[in-house]
Amino acid sequence: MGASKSDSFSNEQNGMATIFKALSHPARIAIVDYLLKVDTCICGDIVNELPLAQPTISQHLAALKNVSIIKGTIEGTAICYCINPEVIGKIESYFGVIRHRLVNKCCE
Amino acid sequence: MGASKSDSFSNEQNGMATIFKALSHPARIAIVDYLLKVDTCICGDIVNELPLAQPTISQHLAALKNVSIIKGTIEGTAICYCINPEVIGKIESYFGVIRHRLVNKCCE
DNA sequence: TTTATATATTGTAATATTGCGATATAAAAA
DNA sequence: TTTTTATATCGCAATATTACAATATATAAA
Repeated sequence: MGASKSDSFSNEQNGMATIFKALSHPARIAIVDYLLKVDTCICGDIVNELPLAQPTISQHLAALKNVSIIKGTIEGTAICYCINPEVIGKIESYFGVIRHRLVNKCCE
Repeated sequence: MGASKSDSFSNEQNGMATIFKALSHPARIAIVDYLLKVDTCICGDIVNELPLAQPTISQHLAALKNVSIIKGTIEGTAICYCINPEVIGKIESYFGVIRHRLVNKCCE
């Protein structure tokens, strides 16, 4: 075997796992960091910022875009990527639920 | 190649990616869900709850324990696992920072 | 149209993850 | 001590991810 048995889990469980998988690589965290750092919406100069080849960056951007953590708009020959606040809110509320349920119930 | 170039990224970026990697599998999300659902600290009956073999569950628990999302205390022959609120707080604050920086600055 | 610029896709090699049977470990019960 | 119970580790096969050179695509500039 080796394939993840995603059929055995709920849509929500698979969905959250997929979002976290998109954030499970330091290059993709670095991309999110960079998108937050630059004040305007940035384009493909992430390639100049990270020590990875252009096709690799493109793949990582696609991974983030596939789960809507970022969104891109075409701007001439370039593509302007930015963070999508909706998905950030979704992740925050996931942890909010965890936090809420944890009150007064963790073993010591 | 194929190995992740983690040397090229900061400790914090690698650290966050590692935490998210631990949450990037539906079985591990299901384990977190289950730990939240049961009122008391649970032990190895996660094996009866999920459609995976005991060694597989053990691996997933180790993955969560390695990044301190859960912690386990020995209880006779069993091990009592529970969620570690500290790491949950760390993840929440990561997204809090993102949320804060996103205010008034996303492209349309 | 031709050329430059920006990004995506394809193909492939290296590495990592997943799942589980078999087995090891270690404490409790008999 | 022997047996049972609970969990971890090993070893392997199947699959997924990562990285990049080469190439394709598509818009802008000349």
